[in-house]
Amino acid sequence: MTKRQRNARGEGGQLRQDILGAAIALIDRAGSSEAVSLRAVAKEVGIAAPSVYAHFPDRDALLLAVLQQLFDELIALRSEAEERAAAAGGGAWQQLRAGAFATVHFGLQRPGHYKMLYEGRVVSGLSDPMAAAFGRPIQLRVAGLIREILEGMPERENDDAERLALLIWAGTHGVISLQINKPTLRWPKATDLVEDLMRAVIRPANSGVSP
Amino acid sequence: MTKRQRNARGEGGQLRQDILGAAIALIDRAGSSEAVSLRAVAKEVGIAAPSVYAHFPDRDALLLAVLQQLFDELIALRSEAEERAAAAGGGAWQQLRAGAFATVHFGLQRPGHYKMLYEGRVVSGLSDPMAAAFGRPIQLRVAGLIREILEGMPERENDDAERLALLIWAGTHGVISLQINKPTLRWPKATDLVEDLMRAVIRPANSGVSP
DNA sequence: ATATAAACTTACATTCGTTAGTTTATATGT
DNA sequence: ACATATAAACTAACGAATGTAAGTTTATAT
Repeated sequence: MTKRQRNARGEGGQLRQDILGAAIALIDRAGSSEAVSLRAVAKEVGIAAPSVYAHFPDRDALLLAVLQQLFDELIALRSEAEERAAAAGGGAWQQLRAGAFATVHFGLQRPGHYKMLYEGRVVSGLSDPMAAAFGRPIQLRVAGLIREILEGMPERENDDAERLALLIWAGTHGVISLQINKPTLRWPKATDLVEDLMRAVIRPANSGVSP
Repeated sequence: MTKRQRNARGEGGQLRQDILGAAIALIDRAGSSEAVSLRAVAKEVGIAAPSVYAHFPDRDALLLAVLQQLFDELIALRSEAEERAAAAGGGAWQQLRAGAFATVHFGLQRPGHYKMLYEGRVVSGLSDPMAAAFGRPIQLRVAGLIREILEGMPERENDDAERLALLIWAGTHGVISLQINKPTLRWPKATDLVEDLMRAVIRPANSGVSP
């Protein structure tokens, strides 16, 4: 907004972070990555539009960096939530639930960011495999936790954990996505819906709460 | 594309349908409603861009009409599928499943259209309540079928059908949306996933197939 | 003092929604 | 059969926004 003071000799890289932050702020405010025009980003940071090119080769590169950072943030939020659940004595089930709830909160509080991560054909030049790879760690973590849960359930020991992880992912995403995109419907608490779906899919025996 | 022959006196309205169809075709090809520029639509139909204004007051009105038509198509597809299931002797459960499968096919075969219906903040000036109202009939129908199913299950007779409908909607949408937006992942058959989720949520006793 | 990193100004070529005014074909009245 | 009113479409153009290229200025570290 205001004129930005010039960075020192070696610290031109500081601006890179500010540009990234501005792009992320714009997406959050507008609810969509289309709001990221180089001119809008530049104005937000307080620089001239072409100065962005000193730090990103083109607009797609900027959006790709945003995507990466947002995935990192979501992964960090999930990990923290899981660790809190574990620290409180929670087992695999409680950790899985905590991670899912963290995603729900992320999605509902920052719908523009969530849509970019999971509803995005955002970066035109970006091969989808790359975008999919960003989210892969979450998928693996969920499948691992589910495997752990299944091991405590003799009658389902050889269920396919990967498949159950997919079902839970789909259910969680469905709740978040619908609530974001149809906000005027009367929605029950999203976390309750997600927990219902997770219980229905997994049926954890020792879930700590009700059977 | 080629020069279009002029419509007769009273039949200017024919062009309206062609414009609608062109917009729908563009969305299908590009996978997003951003592809609907008045110039692109006009070229597709074979007219000049401003001629669109004879039939739609502005771009948003065109997109709104597209939205309406696509919802109508989806509703029709669902109804046909349900009727086929009923004609084959299927009960409420089989009809519910057939409707869900029809939506899955619609979504995977026409991802751009599906995204417009369920992931769209498409029409900037369109109040969301209106867009939500377009999809309302499906929601009501699903809840009705679920109520019917629950009535055949004494032990769950007073479960909340509206809530179960929401869970199934979310699950179905989640499967479709994720498969659309992360197409490079290895996806099991989408209908199988949806059926798993529906069974997990409803646990129909007499589902006709396995318990 | 000077080399250079950091950022600027200017501008080009597209694309877009939309407005204004104009042309052309068709149906109708005589 | 012919003139005419009008529906149906056209051409031209404006103003705004966009990604990006080219060349220039300015502050800082050596």
